[in-house]
Amino acid sequence: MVFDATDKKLLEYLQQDSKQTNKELSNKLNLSVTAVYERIKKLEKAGFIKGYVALVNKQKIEKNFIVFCHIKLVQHIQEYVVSFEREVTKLNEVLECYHLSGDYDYLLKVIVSDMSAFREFMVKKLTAIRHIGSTHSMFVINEVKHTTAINF
Amino acid sequence: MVFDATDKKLLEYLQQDSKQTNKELSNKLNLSVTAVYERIKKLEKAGFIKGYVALVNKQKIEKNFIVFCHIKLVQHIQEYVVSFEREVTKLNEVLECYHLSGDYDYLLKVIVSDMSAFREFMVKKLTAIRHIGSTHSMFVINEVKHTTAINF
DNA sequence: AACCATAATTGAAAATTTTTCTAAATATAC
DNA sequence: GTATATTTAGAAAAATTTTCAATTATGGTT
Repeated sequence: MVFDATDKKLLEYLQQDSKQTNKELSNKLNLSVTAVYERIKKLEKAGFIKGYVALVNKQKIEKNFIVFCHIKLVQHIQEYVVSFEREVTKLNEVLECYHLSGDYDYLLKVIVSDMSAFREFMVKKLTAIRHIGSTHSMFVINEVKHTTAINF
Repeated sequence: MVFDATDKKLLEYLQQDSKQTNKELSNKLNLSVTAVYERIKKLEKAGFIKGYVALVNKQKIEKNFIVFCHIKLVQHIQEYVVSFEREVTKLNEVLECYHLSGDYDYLLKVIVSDMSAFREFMVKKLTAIRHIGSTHSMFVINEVKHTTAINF
């Protein structure tokens, strides 16, 4: 499959606003509506586009308390890794989880309503997962930048 | 503005897939197409929905090298903070930037193609920003979980 | 340079979806 | 219980997506 500069621009536009009509996109890309349509279908089929989502305003739904949690497993063995990753993925307060190099094994991005909700999450859900050795929480004072659009 | 359980469900569905038709949503919510339409417009106007975007597959576009960078400013004074935040926001490798509590001042989520691109970013762009005291990079070995959908 | 095969693009028509509109139903306040 | 506002529904209109056949461009071969 060929992936040219027009596809690149198209992906950039769709990452900014996926509700644009093909007509609007066709103007920006100097193409016909059908050409835009075919390119989008091609990008979807080829797996360049994972999906289309609505982004909600965290403030509006009282989920504006962000915490990054470092987690170290008691022992970094296959069994514990698989088990921990399966369990942590289930927690809907955890939007992101990364296996990291460095002092700690994992970094979690947790979103809750406030500190008391975080305490609940920590005590009842996170530390309920087995094989966790230690945790270290960093509280977000301000979200300076947040985008889902990846530049090429 | 009233925000009921149906609105909540609607936002959940739209966070999973914003390309669903109002007809599909009306079936899931046991409403008419118009009722769904009006609710979506209401949620958009009230600011619950920030926007609609396409999510691209990082692997496909060779931007699959994720690094979290801790940054400490030389001095945490108003002038340095404003200047740093303005400059770091401009960098398109930085998808997210958080002002944190704790040992370090900021946490950056950086996405590049590989280690050599990260070196370029570090030397030419990030450390070119003034007022940075020290940095500490953590490399992502594996993205265990990543979602944009916030649960209620 | 002419030719062929393949892929991309176009414009028009068809199908679907969104949006508007009016009226009925439901809820809310007095 | 009545009045007022809000929500919902169904039908019609407007806009958009999707399909299709024809045209144009592209790359490789002779």
